[in-house]
Amino acid sequence: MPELPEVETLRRDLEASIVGRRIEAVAVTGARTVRRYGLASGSGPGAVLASGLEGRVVVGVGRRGKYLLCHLGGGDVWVVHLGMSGQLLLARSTLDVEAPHTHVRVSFFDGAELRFVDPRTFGECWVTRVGGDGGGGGDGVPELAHLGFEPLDEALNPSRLADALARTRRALKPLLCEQRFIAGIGNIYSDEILHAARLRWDRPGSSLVHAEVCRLHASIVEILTAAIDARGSSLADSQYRDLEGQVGGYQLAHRVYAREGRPCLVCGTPIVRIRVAGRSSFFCPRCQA
DNA sequence: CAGATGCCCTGGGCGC
DNA sequence: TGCGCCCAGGGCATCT
Repeated sequence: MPELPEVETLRRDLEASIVGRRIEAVAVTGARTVRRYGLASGSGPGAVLASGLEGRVVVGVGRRGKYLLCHLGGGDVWVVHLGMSGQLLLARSTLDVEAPHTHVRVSFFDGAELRFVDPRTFGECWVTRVGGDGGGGGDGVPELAHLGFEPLDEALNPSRLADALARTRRALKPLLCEQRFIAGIGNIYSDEILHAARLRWDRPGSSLVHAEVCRLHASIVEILTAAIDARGSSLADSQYRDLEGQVGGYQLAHRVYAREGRPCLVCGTPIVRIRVAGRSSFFCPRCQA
């Protein structure tokens, strides 16, 4: 469930808390979390992650779409993806009680421990070397070169969005969730963005006129920025938590997501829920006509 | 080749 | 009380 606002909240907290710290030891107890290394024989894929992290200093924390990028001294990057139920929790001590479904523990020389917790195991992490030329859209991370626009980057303006939209007949809802098109938006924020932009979920990308593209771009920036300011959305089921285990606040500001049958906060019309590509979508049939 | 579909995975909620 | 079904969904493989 963590989308861009939740990952960005985590990035800012991590930047303030682990930059400058040196990693002492790494313990991997969930093999699926390091599945990108394959089912290596011998000491196992967990040992590959450990050898990439142990002894390294965290020199910066970045983000690309829904991926966290922990930059390490020497040039490598520890890439972390939370999937839908992943959490990164910072424990003051390695002795602190461990949450269920803790798959990776990264301890620092000062005694603190960063823990990757993920009940549904869609999340993963790995260490990779950033490419020299910076080609592609992955901020130099070769595995992320396929990612599309960074929504809050200056490079995404109405003109570029219009050009990209003009090239596809796909519906706006799946398009906003498509990481190759635009990175970081998922099921929750796509619904909130389309409501703010007063656009129907099934409008083909190429059907938007200029004013509508401008509304969509403005809504992307507005909704994601407001959600970051509120430290993300925590829902009842998947329980997004920040680095300190605290919930976010943006779920209180949702205008359509999970509000089926309740009145639209703009016009009072009951919010409608439909299934799009196997997933729930919420919209106002009047505002988004 | 663009676009659509299904699968992976597990905890929690709900109906019977 | 207990069992089983269904849902949540990001990313990728595999279809049309």
